Amino acid sequence: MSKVRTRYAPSPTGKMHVGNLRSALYEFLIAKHAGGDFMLRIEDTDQERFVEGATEIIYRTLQEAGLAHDEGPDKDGGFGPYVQSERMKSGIYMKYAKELVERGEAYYCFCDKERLESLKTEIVEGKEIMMYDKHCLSLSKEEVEANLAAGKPFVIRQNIPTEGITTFHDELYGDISVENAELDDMILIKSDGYPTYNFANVVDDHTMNITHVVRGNEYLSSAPKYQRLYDAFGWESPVYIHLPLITDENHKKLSKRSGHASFEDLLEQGFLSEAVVNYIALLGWSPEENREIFTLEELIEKFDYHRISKSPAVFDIVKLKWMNGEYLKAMEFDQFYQLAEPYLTKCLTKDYDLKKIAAMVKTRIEIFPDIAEHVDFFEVVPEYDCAMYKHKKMKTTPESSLEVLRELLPILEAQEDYSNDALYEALCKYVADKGCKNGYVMWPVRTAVSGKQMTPGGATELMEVLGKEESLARIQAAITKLETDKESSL
RNA sequence: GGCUCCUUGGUCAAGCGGUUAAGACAUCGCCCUUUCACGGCGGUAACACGGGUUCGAUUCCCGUAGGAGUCACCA
Repeated sequence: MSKVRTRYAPSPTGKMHVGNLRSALYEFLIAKHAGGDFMLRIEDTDQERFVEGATEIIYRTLQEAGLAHDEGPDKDGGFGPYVQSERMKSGIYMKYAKELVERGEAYYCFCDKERLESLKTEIVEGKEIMMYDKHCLSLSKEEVEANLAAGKPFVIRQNIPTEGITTFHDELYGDISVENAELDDMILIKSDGYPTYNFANVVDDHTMNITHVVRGNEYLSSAPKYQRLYDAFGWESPVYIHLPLITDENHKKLSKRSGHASFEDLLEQGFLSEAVVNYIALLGWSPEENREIFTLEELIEKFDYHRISKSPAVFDIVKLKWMNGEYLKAMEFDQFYQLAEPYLTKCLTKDYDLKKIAAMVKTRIEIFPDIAEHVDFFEVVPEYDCAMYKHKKMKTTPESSLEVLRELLPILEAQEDYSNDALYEALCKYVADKGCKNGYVMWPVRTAVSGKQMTPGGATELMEVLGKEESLARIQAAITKLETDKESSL
């Protein structure tokens, strides 16, 4: 059996959204699982849609996702060139198109825009439906020659019979048959001389020895035409694997145009590439074992494409966030700190021990930007309502809190050691002397130093970070606040 | 609209003729706790519908309905 070769063949027209990336991922996994090669080929046959810098995005995205290609424009594997516009210089597409013309499987078409326009009969959902009427198929060889000699613009169309049925086999969907009458004579070579994506694809996949054509489900309906091309050339068709679509929450296909998040957008939003890759691997595929967290290496090992599902999957950012959080929790602290630091310094200007804060926050966030809302109070105590001192379970009230804080102030002033352990011990001693529950004093202290309903740590942990001076100032301020609040309510 | 594909909880999904129909996210409750979170335990929640085939259908077949994709000198 020949070596498995897959390819990712994007067109450089913008960012890569998760649907694009998942195609690349599965192509990569299918190849690697079988010990084969994964190739990158740039499909830039549409000069009009070409976007400056888009090729770089593709390289960058693949690299960030860890999908190293074995062959590509930057890595010759003997099947180059790997960019279609360069490939075209050899005249390869025209050569093959002419071959089809000679076999009667394709023909020159000189119809102009106006004539084509007149063929558009039906309008469905704002889209004009048109099927070419094979007008130019009837042109004699002499007429074609004459037109060509006269420099008349032309395209080359695939000649599909008006009768019969075309069947192709997909590994996931099985045999799919379509009436030939349903198939349009699609254009192979455009009037600018460039091949269409469809044609270039078939020619390239064959000449580059691609064994498994893995692509999105949106190509399912044009697959019969591809099949006819392979058959027309007498080429053995590749193994087709059409991937189920990834959709948004409205069950609509993800697309660049609708502004759906690209992979790089997700990274900017604070997601880890590993988490994103892990998550999208599971959108449309499931492993044999009941497990969800996989490294890329593990995915390669486990990925059996027969377990790819057929129905579309909704991209659920909530679950992605959860998974990202799992990666954060499992991450080595040093690495976590390195990544978290920019987010910490962005919202903290005071001279706190950022490592301690990072440690506190590590298990509480799902994505890095979550950090901001967890640590903002270190910078400045927010405005808060004294009602926050009331806690049913802790049995605290604003009044009891005031009392506790007043009694505690001298103790905390006398306290030299402001480490978490020492402070905790000191507070517990006070609790023991008073004969109350821990929470009865911890709650008001925590509230006083943070001014927040929830914080990434307990009272003493926060004080350790804040330091003696700041802690005392905050408690003093809280006492004043409670006092004035009490008076105003009288 | 034609054609093609799809259809298990809100979402991702296991299941491949006989199961109390897994698991995860989300959600809800309880426990733990120096608040929240983490963690632990538990709950709510699904085989679109109608016919067959079969001793027996979530599973196989056919319809119906719903959804999606596609119908370019775009990829």
